[in-house]
Amino acid sequence: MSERISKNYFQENDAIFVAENLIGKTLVRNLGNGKIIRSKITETEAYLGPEDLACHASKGKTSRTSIMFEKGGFVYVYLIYGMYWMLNFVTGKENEPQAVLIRGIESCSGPGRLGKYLQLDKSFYGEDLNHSERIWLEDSFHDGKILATPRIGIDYAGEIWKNKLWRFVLDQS
DNA sequence: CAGAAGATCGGG
DNA sequence: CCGATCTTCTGC
Repeated sequence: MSERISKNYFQENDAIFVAENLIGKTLVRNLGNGKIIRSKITETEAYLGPEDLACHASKGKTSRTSIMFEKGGFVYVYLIYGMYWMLNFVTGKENEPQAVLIRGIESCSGPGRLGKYLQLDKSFYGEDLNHSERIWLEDSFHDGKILATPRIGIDYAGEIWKNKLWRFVLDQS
């Protein structure tokens, strides 16, 4: 029996720490109708604005990015390419815009697929991970090695930012 | 206000 | 390799 991750976890750590540390932790999604998905996180990426040009918060505080300026522990979702809901968790203190993108769990790989699998939509924007009955995280562990690589799909961010090793993957070889 | 591009994926 | 599909941001 696992416990929900404490709310301080998201507020007292930055996105880079959380991205790596979330590998092996359990993502829980209660779909309703008695259906619950529980699966360990296997792939994440850190976005550390506002300097990080790959982070949406580098554009400033807008209706889309405002949740990232809140204290850690909220869900940040956004629609990309007109069809995929990307799942992120806000980290850090208030006015320190940061987020961790969840790119894969044991039962579903790929951020776009994951959003569909978890049946995410606009209503998850700003969901509170500490109290939500729909989505939360529980403590658990992994049994493997974590690889750090450049982030995917952010070539527009420039040499400095696109080369940061802020993508973390559980080595399943 | 129009146009372009996007933290992606699946099909050919 | 390209199209799907629509929100967000940028430039005129």
